[in-house]
Amino acid sequence: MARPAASRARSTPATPRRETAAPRLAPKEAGASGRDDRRKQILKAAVKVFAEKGYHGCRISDVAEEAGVAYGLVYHYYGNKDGLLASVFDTNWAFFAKAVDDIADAHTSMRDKLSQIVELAFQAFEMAPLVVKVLVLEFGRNARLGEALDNPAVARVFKAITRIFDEGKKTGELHEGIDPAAMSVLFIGALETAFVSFVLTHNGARSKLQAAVSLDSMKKTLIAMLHRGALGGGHAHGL
Amino acid sequence: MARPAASRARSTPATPRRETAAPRLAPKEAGASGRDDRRKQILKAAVKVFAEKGYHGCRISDVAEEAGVAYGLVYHYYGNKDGLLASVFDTNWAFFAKAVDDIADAHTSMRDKLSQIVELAFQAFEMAPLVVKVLVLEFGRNARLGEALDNPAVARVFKAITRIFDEGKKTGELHEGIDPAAMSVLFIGALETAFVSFVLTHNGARSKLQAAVSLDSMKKTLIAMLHRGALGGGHAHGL
Amino acid sequence: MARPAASRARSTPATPRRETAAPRLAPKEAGASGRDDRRKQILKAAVKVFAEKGYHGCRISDVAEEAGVAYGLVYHYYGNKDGLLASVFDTNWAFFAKAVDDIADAHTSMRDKLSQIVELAFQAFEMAPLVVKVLVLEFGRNARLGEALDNPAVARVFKAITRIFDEGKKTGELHEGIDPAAMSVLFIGALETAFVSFVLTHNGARSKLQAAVSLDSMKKTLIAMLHRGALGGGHAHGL
Amino acid sequence: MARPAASRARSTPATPRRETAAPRLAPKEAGASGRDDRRKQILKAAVKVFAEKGYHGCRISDVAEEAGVAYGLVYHYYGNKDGLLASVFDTNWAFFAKAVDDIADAHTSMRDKLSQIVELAFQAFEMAPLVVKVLVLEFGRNARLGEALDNPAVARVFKAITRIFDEGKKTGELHEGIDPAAMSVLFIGALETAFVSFVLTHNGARSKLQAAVSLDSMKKTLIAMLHRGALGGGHAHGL
DNA sequence: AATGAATGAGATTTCATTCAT
DNA sequence: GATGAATGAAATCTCATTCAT
Repeated sequence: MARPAASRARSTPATPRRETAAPRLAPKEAGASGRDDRRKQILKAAVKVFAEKGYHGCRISDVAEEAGVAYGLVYHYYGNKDGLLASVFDTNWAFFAKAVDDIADAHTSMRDKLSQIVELAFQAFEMAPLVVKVLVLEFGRNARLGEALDNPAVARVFKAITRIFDEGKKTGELHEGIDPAAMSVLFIGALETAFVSFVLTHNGARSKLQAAVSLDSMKKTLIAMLHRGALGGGHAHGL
Repeated sequence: MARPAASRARSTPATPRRETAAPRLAPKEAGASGRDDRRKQILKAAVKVFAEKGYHGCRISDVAEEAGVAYGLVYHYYGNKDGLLASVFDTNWAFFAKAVDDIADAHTSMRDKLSQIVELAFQAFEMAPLVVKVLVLEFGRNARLGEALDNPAVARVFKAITRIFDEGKKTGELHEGIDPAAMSVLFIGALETAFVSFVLTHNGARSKLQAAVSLDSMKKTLIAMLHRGALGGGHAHGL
Repeated sequence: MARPAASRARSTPATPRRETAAPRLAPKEAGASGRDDRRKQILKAAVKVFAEKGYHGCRISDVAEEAGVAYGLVYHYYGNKDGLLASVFDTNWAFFAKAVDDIADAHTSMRDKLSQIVELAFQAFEMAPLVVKVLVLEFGRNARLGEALDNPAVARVFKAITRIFDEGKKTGELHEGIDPAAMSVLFIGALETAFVSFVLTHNGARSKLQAAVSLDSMKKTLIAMLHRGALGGGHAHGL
Repeated sequence: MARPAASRARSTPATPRRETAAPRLAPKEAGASGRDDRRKQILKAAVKVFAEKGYHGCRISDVAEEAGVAYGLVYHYYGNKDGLLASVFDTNWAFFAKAVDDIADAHTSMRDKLSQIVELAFQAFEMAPLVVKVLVLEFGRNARLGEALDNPAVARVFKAITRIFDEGKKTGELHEGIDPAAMSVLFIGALETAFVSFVLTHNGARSKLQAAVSLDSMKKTLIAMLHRGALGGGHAHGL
């Protein structure tokens, strides 16, 4: 009772795009079940919407609409809005974490590793700018959602980078006076800032602030600074 | 319709506590100062509340309560919630902007200027961590709040720093391969990240992530990196 | 931001009826402030709506509409739906509790006291059937809202009645074999059931079940049963 | 058309636990019995869940989970949530109705009949307290669910009891001044209240209200009161 | 200037119900 | 018969904002 049983007969079909054609028995390459498709569809839509409007600036129904599903389904799969963001983080950081871990564990110099990570980050940004935008913009910036830091994948990235600097310290590759832990933070922060500034300055309304810096320029500057510092010239002594 | 409007006679004043009552208005010309007191009181409360709960995580009434005033007064002075945040930005960035401008205009080396700015930032953080937290945490991180960047005081800081690097470029103080604009972004980003990481790692629940790095260590590492880069040792060639 | 600041300018004039004329300083008979009026208005509406549709079957907005206020005001005053029900209980049980307490503390016989309570209950029902309906129908019947029993006013009624039976036990007014605590429960239950059955059988759709019993008949039967039991006649022995 | 239809491969059966498996279907013709098992399983689960959380406080899926079936099956068998509650009522009241009917039709005294019914009720409660709890707690307490009263089995019980009192009136077994119809209501109400109070006071958080009364004490008091009334002693005259 | 009652847009979330498989 | 993905009506509650006093 209470809920009008039959009053909700057929309610506007709503499902235009249909990415998974043959329902169930076709000899298709299995793997991605319909269920997973929907989940991914929603996750992908969440990335897009979060990137465009921000986590706080969008509604669950925006995500659902973008994904072409009913909003109820988002709850079905992700429990609530926070759960959705958490999943976006999980999924995408996991990818990055794996790659960074691999780099950190290779038998190359610290210099190489850092260059590779910078390269990786910029590549990722070029391939999936929206993902990076969300990862970076919504990350840890919210007093409430600070729990993002508890995310295992995120922690894994931090640990891998710290490992690299720690090792550099031992092998003498790291300059004197550079604290590995502090350097990890600054390194990640520099990367993050590069993306944030790029995202923000290429936002349309944003470009007034300053000549938007190209990504490439940013990358080169970052690497150069890591290697030789920013200050050069004849009087680059003392402090 | 359904317009209530029952009488609203006298509604029991409700604001008993008034923490900043007599304290300092005594020997001052009251009147204008009383007004400013309230304004400042609210602004100060806003900083505290924004820092603790985040802009999105708090209510206007939280700020009002913290300030010991009725929430209607916040609207009286600041128009709306956005206006309040804007004022927090204005007021506090203005202070920083002035200082940075002065540094940038002085007749010293780029190296000196940067060191002074780093010093200034860390001092500011030590003196008013909450203010810096808000300035940094709520800044530009919200796709919607991006307008913060339009803030003149903020722009002034960016411009001053860019000016320093531009000048460094001319005098040859800036290393080859370092783009002044990119470097401005990275510099500010590094500073920002230093504070963010500090705030986040000293948050109680946060310290598990990694050994929290001390502010001093962060400052030293940042300066060292600016001067000589992070990578040193025997094999610090090529790239 | 997020909330369209100016988009909600003037929304339908607002103050038509104005029951309390002189704002605040008039030498009127004070007492019911405008604020209290609204509170009471809402409470009264809640009783009506709860009685008609049941707590679960109505929406906060139904209550608000009945009261002629915006639903936000209900939250302003009562926090949430549960809080509203709790207040309905508080307020109304309090009235009954006072009366029952007075009866229990008087220096009359148990018989008199019980008769008075029965009388009181039936009078209350006749005067404010809706209130009694809510008090009785929503009371303790909900596994979730069981907390109603924690209500001090409710507890007070139970205690007063138990006190009466306990005293009757001592003075010998209570039959042998009658446990005072059990009797309290049965007494209250009988009263409650009388009202419930009345409410339910006079519900329109309900009257088919049985010839609806009149309230008066119910009252007389209840008192008679308390006095002499239900079973009489010549063979009323043994068990 | 436009039905989402993503593939939903095989979705992990989900029904591991099956408490009523082999027990009694062995020497019976399986097939139909398997069907009935499921039905009963669901009904039993419904009783448990309704008793624990209340009809309004539970979800169909809670019942399904408790029964170890998919929630779709509940709809298959019972149509909807209301249908499920109706079935719970039907099934269980039917049992009671039969027994009460038999008692009412026997050739004994009213006194005997009532005693037997009280006995029956308390026995039922002891054997299946959850069932009684649901029957009593969800019964007629909800303005919307009032339809429960239309239930034939429920009506049958009421009629049987009324028949007993009507007959008692004729044979003179019923005291003067006791209206049969009113007495039926009070009798059923007293029984009901006895159980409700027991359930409520033995609820854990509830026991603070008053010393929880034992079932046995309640039963004895009820019978005693039916026989002799509650008021006795020397001054039990007049009214 | 100051207060807080009053408003209501809007967002989140729940969950009964349908139905393809 | 069984399953559970998918849907969306509907309800609760939040809180920025207005405005009479």
